[in-house]
Amino acid sequence: MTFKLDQNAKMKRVGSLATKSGIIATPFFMPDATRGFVKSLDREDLLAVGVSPMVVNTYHLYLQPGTELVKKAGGIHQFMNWHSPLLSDSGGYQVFSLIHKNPKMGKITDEAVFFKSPLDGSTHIISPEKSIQIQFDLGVDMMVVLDDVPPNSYTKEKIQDAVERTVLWAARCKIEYEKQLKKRKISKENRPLIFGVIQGGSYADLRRYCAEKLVEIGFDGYGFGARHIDANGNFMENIVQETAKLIPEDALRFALGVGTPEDIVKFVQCGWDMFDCVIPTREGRHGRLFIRSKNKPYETININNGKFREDFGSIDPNCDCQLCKNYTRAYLRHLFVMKDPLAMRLSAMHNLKFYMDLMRELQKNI
RNA sequence: GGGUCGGUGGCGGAGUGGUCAAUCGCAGCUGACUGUAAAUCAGCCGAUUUCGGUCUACGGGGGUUCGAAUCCCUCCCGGCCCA
Repeated sequence: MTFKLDQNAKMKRVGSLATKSGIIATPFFMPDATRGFVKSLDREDLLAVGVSPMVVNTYHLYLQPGTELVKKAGGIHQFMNWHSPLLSDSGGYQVFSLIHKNPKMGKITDEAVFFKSPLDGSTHIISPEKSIQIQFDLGVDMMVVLDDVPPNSYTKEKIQDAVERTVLWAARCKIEYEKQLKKRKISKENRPLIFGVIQGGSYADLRRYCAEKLVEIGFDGYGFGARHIDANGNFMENIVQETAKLIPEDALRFALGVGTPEDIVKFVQCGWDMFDCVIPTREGRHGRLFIRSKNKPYETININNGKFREDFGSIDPNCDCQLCKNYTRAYLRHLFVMKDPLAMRLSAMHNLKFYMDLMRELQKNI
């Protein structure tokens, strides 16, 4: 098995994951390089803050620049010049985002997802099989099955439908996965890892049913799908914890789209291993900075606030990133006010560094 | 000196008798952001307020009118044209 837990670790989920592009210590966080890049950041920037594995998106890369082009480039690693592990998300979340929010953008049937490209209105079909094929074409180290992601606000019946469809699609993805391994003559050592995704919203019985069905099919890892926060904004600790217990010990537990630093800590405490989220980069680009704090685990500041206009202090005195080493709060605010891309770049780097440091702490201490 | 056009909230700029505390843009202030349709989006932005209102307002002053940012007179200021 590619995932090894460190038996001596205080926290039993500390371990290491071997992929064809290298070994990753768990638990770990992956920035979202959805379209093949982390917005506003260069690879040197990512390396400087200690980023290693990242997430790209099947749906986005399929639309732009297109699977064929990535193949011609020699695969997604080559295209991006990023040789650490890459995980591709299946496009399931885009189904949620595009169609559940705006039914005019397409429809979801048991057969496949039919959708209109937001770019030019052209119609496209992504089936479970096609999603897997694209992910093989990209040449990623880890792939995710196509799943149906309903909002937690849906009725139990609708969420159950989504669970059934997710299970059905997962089975088809697994078959296609095996088929592609043979067709492409990929060795056991070089095979990409494949993840199922557990849906079921806030219903423990649906999560259990979904997890059991997926484990039956058999995957390298299992994702926690949809929001982990209930209608009232509360962290669904019970569901998160119980769902983790349904996943075999030696399989990876991937909390998709999680989250804030405190959410990640909670997930790790509940036994989850891997995370990806747009928060550090997006909020950085929007001027929200994560700051190490003495009294609290951390705090955030909005550097755009007027109170920082004449604040010549360091952004985060306990950080040694490029931003904090070189510039003051007043200067960063000025960069934001002037709308210079440097503001976004430095802030996204800082926040990513915060996340990478957090994961290192989690790997050591718990 | 004569003629002419114009003076609206921090700025730009609508509005030309009531539905105007005044469209809109910028600037300013505050939020939000969780498998990225997000360099995005939302709210506030005259003063007070028990958030229903109340008050002071469209260069100054005076008028007409039930009612004026809008019409008239006058003064002040600015642009342009003619002397």
